[in-house]
Amino acid sequence: MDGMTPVLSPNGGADRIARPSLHDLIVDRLRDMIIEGELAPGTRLHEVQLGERLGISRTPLREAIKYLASDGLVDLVPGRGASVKRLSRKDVRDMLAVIQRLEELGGELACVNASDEGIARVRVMHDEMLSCYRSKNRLEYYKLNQAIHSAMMELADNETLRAMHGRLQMRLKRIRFIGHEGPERWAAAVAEHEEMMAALEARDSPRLSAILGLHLANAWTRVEEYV
Amino acid sequence: MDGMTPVLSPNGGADRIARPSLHDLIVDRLRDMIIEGELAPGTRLHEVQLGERLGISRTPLREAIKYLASDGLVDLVPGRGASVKRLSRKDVRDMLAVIQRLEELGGELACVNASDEGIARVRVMHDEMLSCYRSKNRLEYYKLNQAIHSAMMELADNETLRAMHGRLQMRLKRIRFIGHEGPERWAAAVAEHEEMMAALEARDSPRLSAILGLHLANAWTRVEEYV
DNA sequence: ATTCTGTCTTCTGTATACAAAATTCTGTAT
DNA sequence: ATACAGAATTTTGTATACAGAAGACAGAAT
Repeated sequence: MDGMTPVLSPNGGADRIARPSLHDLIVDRLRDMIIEGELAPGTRLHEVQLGERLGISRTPLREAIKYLASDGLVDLVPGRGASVKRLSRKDVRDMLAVIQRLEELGGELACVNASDEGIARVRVMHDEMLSCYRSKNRLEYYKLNQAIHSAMMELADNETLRAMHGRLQMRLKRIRFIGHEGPERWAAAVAEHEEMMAALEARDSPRLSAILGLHLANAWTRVEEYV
Repeated sequence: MDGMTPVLSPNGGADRIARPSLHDLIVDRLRDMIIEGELAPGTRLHEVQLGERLGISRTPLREAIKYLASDGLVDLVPGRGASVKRLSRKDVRDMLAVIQRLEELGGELACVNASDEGIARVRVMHDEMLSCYRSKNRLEYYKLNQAIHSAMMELADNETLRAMHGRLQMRLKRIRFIGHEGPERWAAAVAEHEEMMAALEARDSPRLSAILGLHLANAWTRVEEYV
């Protein structure tokens, strides 16, 4: 994951060296705390207490919380502060349904817009992921898996798509990681990735779209029982 | 548009009287100012000056800006404050490509999940819109048009889909309104809406999905020259 | 015993003040 | 005249202080 908060200004300011602002640091930190479950769903975000814990004052913390609220990671109740959003089973299913369509679109666009170098980069990640699979390194496998999906969406060259996909993927991060699928399901997922890679390299748009859709549809059955 | 910031707590708190917080007021106000062009793309958001203009202090204003930044309406450059996001031609095209897929998905889900009452409500709006078309009331037509699309997404009963669609529709609001299409294009759009309505009432999922997709694809040709 | 009410505490909402960074302006040197 | 350097000003970033709700608790009344 590249992190949602851009470190370099998107485009306008050439290649500005952006020393991460405290704001970005806090946003990323809070996001991690939520995603990794350090802040459990439903937890109230006490401004003073949390501020002390992070060693910052309330003002930037509040701003970061507002940012995350717009991201959908926390609920903002007017007089009562913020709390970590709870995800129901249905929420997860709904998110997967949307991300599925986004990836299908991304796959189609990637076949058209990707550069050969871009595809090659994904191939490298894919091969690394395979070696993690063979050595049963779940954590690295998982990270590369996410990175591959993100990279594919990047190849689509559609900023809106990339942003929305990234946001959803982030929110699903915690859920997906829980899904400790058995060996046969894992093997199936890997096979799907093989097919994805082949379709991308062949720039076979319908095939890539289809396999991405299938992959995401299967994702639900993989995590279903753990939600 | 129903406004992205919920005035009533989503569900949990029964019918809570939610006196809109200053935060929400500012967010909505700024959003309107941006959408209606009062704050032109590229405009720097001077905190002091803007705060005086709105009669508020910097703190809640900054929080609101952070919120909108996460929404993608403003760019946040670390040491240099915020500015209204510029939309390039490509940005608009990309956004339309994404919203197209979202509406296709929404259409499919709506055919399955919608209640008969829900469909009836859309029918009412549709008929109202037709009468606006006949009386050439562009503004009302446009508003109802948006409301219909939003309502359809609501019928899909997928919160993530609704939120993402709403966000994109909001960002496209200004662009779309500019598109003063000629009579023949307008007629075509109305015909598409007729078909959409028929497909929805027949709960013909593939047909609704297809016509929604076509409608959005045409939307680009309608606004293309004005971006 | 229970419920209502009033007070007290705690937390959020907002404003202001101070510090640091960035931009602009000005003066000087080439 | 132009370019560079340095100071002054403006603007953002952060902290703190105060005000106003919301929630908790205790006491009184039924």
